[in-house]
Amino acid sequence: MSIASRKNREKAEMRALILSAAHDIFKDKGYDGLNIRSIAERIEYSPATIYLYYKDKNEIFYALQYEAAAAKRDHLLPAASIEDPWERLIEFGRLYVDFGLKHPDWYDLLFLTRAPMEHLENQDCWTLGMATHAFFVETVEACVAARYFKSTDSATIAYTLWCHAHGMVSLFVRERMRMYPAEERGELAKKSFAMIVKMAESL
Amino acid sequence: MSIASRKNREKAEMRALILSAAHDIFKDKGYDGLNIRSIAERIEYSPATIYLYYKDKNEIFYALQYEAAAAKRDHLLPAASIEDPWERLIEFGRLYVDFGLKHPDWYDLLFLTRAPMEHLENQDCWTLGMATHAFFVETVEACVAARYFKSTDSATIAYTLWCHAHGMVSLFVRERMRMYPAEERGELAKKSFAMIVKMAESL
DNA sequence: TGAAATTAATAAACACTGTTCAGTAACTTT
DNA sequence: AAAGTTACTGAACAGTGTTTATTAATTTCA
Repeated sequence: MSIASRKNREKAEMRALILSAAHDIFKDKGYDGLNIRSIAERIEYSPATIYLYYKDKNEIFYALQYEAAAAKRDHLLPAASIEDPWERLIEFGRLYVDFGLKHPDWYDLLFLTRAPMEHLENQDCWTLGMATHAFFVETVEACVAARYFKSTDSATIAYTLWCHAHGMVSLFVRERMRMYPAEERGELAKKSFAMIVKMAESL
Repeated sequence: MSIASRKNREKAEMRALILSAAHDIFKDKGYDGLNIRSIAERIEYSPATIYLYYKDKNEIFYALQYEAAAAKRDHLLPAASIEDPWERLIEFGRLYVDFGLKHPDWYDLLFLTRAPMEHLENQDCWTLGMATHAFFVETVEACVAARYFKSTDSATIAYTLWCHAHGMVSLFVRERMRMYPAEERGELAKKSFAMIVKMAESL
């Protein structure tokens, strides 16, 4: 079965090659610049060849989403080693917003892209995102257990904090903050983050 | 100048006819189902005719955004007549979220669509949105003036509350709440809204 | 009023998309 | 070496937004 295994390997390599090209184009030209022909051109194959390795454009899109989810997890990872749940929660939030502002394209892909999400539950990307979210919820639960809040509704606390962070990032990513001068936006985000932390303290 | 004025009127009528068709298709088939040919077919003109009345698809898109902004303003209007600024602020927030959940397409168009925003500042839509936002900020300022908060940073307070509301709606609109069962989402939103209100009280 | 000028509308095309399919070239099997 | 299998591609299809040359209608004005 040597030939068969080589073929399997080559198939995986080709899939990786296509995905790598898609990744580069996405980083370079953004979502709009990413299309089948541009991928094909970059890897020097015909457009039709792409379809021998990915069912359609969505499959490539899902694979990219997985990369984004992994990048986000890696970005948040440093928070995981913080012992105190409250400090961990704050750092988690700070890194979450930081990720969104530093990598708007990745964030967009994960949370803002209108995409066929029907079968995304089965996707690795979703599993990874769920795990990261679970870690966040667990941190909130740890804070509740350690009596950092008066409220014990950890689910609602987690959701509320997430909404605020997501709101900040998505207003930024989709450029709906024109009413604030560009140079003030970063400062405003910092102030608002500090404010939600303070609000949470007295929760 | 009778003929000229008639022609002007006809031109305006045609623009309105095109926009009305675009509106209907958007409500019916959503953003993805809206294209030049579908508009042309509905009004029984050739696609090329559209371009005699609108420069390009974006102009139609901007006009639709204006409709969405007007619909949002109308939805929020009842809050304006509430005297007490704190009660007004709460009702404003409640109606904002309510609008987003009831009209996800309109909300999407206003805040989530990736669109050429370059010249949107000059657009009526932006002016309208700014006015609504200004009303919101003024309400927060009135709360500050009436000492409803300890904090006096009304800009950051307004931004923080907006982020939370926008976060809730956009996670819902773009279907990123799959980790919560569909039947619990409405309840969670209500709880989170109540929580942010409570948090704001001790701000 | 009737010829000339202007305007309105369109068919047909162009340049892009994603995607499919028949045909060919290479490789594998026997 | 012949037959069978696989990998790949050119060309096409269908669907986008948009432009242009041409035709038909309307308006102007001599």
